[in-house]
Amino acid sequence: MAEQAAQRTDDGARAPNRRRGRPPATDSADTRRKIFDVARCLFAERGYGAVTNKDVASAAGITPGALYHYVESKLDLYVQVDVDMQRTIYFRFQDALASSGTFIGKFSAMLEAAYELAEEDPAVASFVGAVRTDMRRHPEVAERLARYAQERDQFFVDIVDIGVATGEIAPQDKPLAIAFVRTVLIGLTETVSTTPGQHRDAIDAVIKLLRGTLLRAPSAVD
Amino acid sequence: MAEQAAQRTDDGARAPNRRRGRPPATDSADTRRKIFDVARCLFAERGYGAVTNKDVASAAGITPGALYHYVESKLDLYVQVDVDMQRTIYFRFQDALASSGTFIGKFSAMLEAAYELAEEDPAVASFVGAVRTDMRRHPEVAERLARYAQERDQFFVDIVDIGVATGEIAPQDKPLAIAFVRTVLIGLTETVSTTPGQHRDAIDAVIKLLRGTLLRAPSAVD
Amino acid sequence: MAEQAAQRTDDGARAPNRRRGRPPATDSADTRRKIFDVARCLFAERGYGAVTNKDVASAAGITPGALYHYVESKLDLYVQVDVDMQRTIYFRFQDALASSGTFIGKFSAMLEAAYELAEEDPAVASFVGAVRTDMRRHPEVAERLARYAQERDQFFVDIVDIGVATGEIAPQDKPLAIAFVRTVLIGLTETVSTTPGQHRDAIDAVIKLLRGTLLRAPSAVD
Amino acid sequence: MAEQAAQRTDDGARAPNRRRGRPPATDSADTRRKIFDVARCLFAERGYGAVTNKDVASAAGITPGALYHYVESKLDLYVQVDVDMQRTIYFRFQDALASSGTFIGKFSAMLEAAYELAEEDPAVASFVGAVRTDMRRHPEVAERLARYAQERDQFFVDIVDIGVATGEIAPQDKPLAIAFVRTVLIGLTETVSTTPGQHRDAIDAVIKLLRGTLLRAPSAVD
DNA sequence: AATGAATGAGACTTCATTCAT
DNA sequence: CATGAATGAAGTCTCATTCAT
Repeated sequence: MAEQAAQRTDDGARAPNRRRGRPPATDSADTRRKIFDVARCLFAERGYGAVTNKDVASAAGITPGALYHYVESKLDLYVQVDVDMQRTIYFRFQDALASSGTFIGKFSAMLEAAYELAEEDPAVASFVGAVRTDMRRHPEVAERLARYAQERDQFFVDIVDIGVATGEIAPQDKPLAIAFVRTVLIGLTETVSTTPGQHRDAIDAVIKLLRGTLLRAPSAVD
Repeated sequence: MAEQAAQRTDDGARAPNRRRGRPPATDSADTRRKIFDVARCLFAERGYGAVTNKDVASAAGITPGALYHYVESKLDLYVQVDVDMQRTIYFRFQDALASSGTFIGKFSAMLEAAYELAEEDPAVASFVGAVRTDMRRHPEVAERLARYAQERDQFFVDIVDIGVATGEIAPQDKPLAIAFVRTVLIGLTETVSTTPGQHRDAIDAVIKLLRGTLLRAPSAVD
Repeated sequence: MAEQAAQRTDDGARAPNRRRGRPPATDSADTRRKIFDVARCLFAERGYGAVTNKDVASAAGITPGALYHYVESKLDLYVQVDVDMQRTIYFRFQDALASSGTFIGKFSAMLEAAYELAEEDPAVASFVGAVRTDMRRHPEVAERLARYAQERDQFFVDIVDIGVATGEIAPQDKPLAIAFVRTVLIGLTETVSTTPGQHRDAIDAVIKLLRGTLLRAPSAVD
Repeated sequence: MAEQAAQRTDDGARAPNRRRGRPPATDSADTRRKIFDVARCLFAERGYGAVTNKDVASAAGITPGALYHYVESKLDLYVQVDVDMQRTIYFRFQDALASSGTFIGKFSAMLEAAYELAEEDPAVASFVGAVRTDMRRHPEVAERLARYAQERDQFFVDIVDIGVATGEIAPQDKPLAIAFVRTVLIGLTETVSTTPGQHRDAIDAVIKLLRGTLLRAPSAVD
């Protein structure tokens, strides 16, 4: 009714009737980074299906339509985030594995690398966990990410092979060892997501167990 | 079977609308069981968000509207399925834990119980994994299932307490052991969902490791 | 907070917050007929691309979502309307062609049939014109309707074949005659759409011309 | 033409953002012509509604925003293309009509002119057909092009008037003749769009029919 | 107890248009 | 003159839910 001046400068809400067109002083690179950052967090927290374009857009400070300047679709955004992630993890693990020549050494290094990554950016670990689930739940995601899944598993096979070579693992126990490594690493991504406080404990436990210093014989039997 | 007479009594047209209302000779209890069975499987496979009422209804041989005779909402269905599941698992674990007096014994029994459950009905294990994810992704689910999550964790605390009592676990390692048990059990639910073939291997690996028979010292150091 | 009573009962506008669920006393068959009727008219007037689901739905007295109880997609609706139309026209033309044994007779009968159809339901003729255009403009439409287009043309070939058999048309003029028949019938569908008042005139003109009674030699040459 | 030198002067990386602002050595008139050329083709093929600004822009080698330096809106572009077209056709028809003093002569000349135009630039003929449809489908187009439609029809009236003057057409047949001319010319634009191979045949057929050499009496009656 | 018509909210996506640079 | 980031409206379609029958 009144002359509608002063675009609501007094509260936190973004002015809803901004004029159309390009807003002043935007930096494409910033926006892009923002989008991918918030997308990683949101997908990590809620998964592919439960995150809407509107969620991503408003967290990045733009409108849903504007997303399409940066990605071709929501699926595309998800895939790109995953590829980034994959690359980061790959190099970290690569480095970690170089630091030792034994199974225990390499596995421990891998766990430490995972821990450090999770500390630096909790979304990384959560996202990895989310991807596994999203691939099961959304065929379109599975289709696009199929090749990366294999790549991931190769790490586990590789370090177990070392263990067999050093004599730490009996050849016939190879499948068991692979399954163990896989289960622990997957379990840890879930631990990060659900009870981050226990992440360090879980890793320490695994390392101690591998070294035989977590458990002793019971003092009394049943 | 029966005489199935008089489907179309008076004209040639395919009777397009079966008599409305309750079809004769359906058994409410059967339908209810069917609904919960298919719901468990579907939720286990695809999660809360990706399963529609139509999916559940048509898999159960009814229409979406009819679901509302049995549950108040999709969320309610999910919760009820989870409660059933929870109960089943609870009693199994309860039994398993009674069979031994040591941490290793109880933990091994728990893993075996988990394995047997997964063999009998793979949807059980998958569902448990799905619930953890769905609680993170859907606040409304988290709200309703919060109390059960605590209950689950109590098992882990209990068996570790036994380990401390028997001297298998040093008191200061208690948090580590709890985190380990938790991580392994969670990892196993994911293993069932993604690579069921490795489920047995993973369990055997954990048991061997606990007993100290999975790993030996490396023959050469770096 | 307050008890949120009184759903606005006092004004003439369709209550915008009607309670959800099935409205009383609806008849599925009526609604279906309504949808197809209004769809035919709207598609005829504005074509596939310019008609929205909302247009169709609100003209049929329902909401856009409800359309999906009757058709699988907008494209599906369009195709079904076209199939209906095709069938109607086919039988009419079939009958018309039976009434005479000469090219002129059959062609005239065809024109009369087209006229009657257009009189009975102007949307029929317009729709036929619209389809031709929509097939050019929307590949998805073309793909679904490809087979019908051929069927349509067969009529033109058939009556010209008769003309050749009766000696009305010289064999070498066959392609010309086919092109003429095609062009006139297509021109007429456009005439109906743009200047319905001239439809009868255009048909009479063609018939007179075929009979040689429209034109005479000029009284003076240039 | 010009020397086009120095694309990337100082570094090896593919320059990802060309210098913003006006690229050197582009010719506004060239760009303008390009825009109108591609617009004519695209509108002719797919119509007003199905052509996007992006389609036009990228076919013209620019970005959508740049279109707005040449036209005020998509509608404006369409209108301008139509005005160009109108002018071209007008002069051609004007010339054609001057070549003869009889209805048959003028009509034949008009058909030949239409044929030549379509041969020179098939987009012209298609566009004319498209406009008729787009006027029906998009009110905003109809509003802007209304006056031109009348102009077009005047040609038909004019040549029929000649026919009446020369005695070729009986005065009372005037409306029939006008409707016929209109229907044939419209039918031909559609023929060009859908079956260009039959365009020549259709024109020859009409001319032969006007001259009374297409049809003979049937050798046998039914 | 069950059907199936219908709603309304909301999802992803496209697009004409605007404007700082 | 041109780019490209951004908007906001609109479009197609899905889905949990309601309810007359």
